[in-house]
Amino acid sequence: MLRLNRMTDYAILVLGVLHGRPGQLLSSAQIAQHAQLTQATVAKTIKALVAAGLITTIRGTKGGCALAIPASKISIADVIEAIEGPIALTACAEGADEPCSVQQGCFMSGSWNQINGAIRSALDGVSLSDLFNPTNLFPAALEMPKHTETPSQT
Amino acid sequence: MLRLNRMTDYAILVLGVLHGRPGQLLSSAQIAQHAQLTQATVAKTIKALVAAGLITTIRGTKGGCALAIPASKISIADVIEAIEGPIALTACAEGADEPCSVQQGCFMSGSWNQINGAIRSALDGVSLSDLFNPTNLFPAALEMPKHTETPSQT
DNA sequence: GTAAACAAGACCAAAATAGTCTTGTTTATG
DNA sequence: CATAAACAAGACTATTTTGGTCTTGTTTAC
Repeated sequence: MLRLNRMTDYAILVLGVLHGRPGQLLSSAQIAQHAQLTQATVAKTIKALVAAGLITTIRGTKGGCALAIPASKISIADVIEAIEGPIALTACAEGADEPCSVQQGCFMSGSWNQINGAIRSALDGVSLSDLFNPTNLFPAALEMPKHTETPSQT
Repeated sequence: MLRLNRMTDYAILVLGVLHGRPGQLLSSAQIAQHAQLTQATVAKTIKALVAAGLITTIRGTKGGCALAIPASKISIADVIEAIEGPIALTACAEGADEPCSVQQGCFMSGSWNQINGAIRSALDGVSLSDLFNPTNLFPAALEMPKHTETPSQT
């Protein structure tokens, strides 16, 4: 199905919540509430987003999270890579840890790199603010971004 | 990682074997041998490829498989869809069986459809013959196309 | 009628993913 | 300085998905 995994979905939700409240410092519990997720899951998501430099956190009693950079500067590709690692359809592509076993004879690698590049640029071309943009259409949606799943009640 | 699953990889291998032997009718056992897979796995792959109309089969003692249409007419997207179903990053995209729970409020769906479209056209733009093309570089490779994994010895 | 091949689906195993829990560290506040 | 609220990190478990095998059935050449 070539779909992104659920954690990536969650990450986009979390970023959406933060994006909808610029300047505010939100605790993971607050984010969890807005995103309809458990705090634990949000914390896990946050960890990856912090590691990728997409959000910043402040520790301690009055701590919380906020976007590290404006949503317009964050591409879908950034989010996917933050959660899922490098974007590549094949195991034996460029930055692979598992180099193609028939490496010097792999007659396909060139084409795959090209395909991966095309996909990457498609994902790179859309920023989070593009994704969240239609505010004009559904202003209320930004108040409580919600996507497909309704987890923690599986 | 956004990678395609192994069955899709196998499908490309199988198609590569058939492509390398135009006009020949190959049994699944023969294909399995050339592709370094087990017959059972090849049979499973073949089933999906037949269902998608990419290869044709003839039953009976002298039966076997062959490409139903020239490799140049088969895109990577066709293969992926044959094995993994519709190409869509999100569960709540166009042909989804699981419509977005906040459907009429889902402020993202439009963008996602656009992203999915871009990815699809990237995958549609490369045919199997493009993928197998560099025959000039490695003519021998067509004799036994092989990719990353060396399965059935996991 | 027998054997070689495809056909289909049930079923089991393995791997990846999701989700939870525990423990630790930081820091504002009374 | 003790406490509570928050992030941090990672171990662990459960679930889901994927991969692979097996069995049974059908078709057809000889």
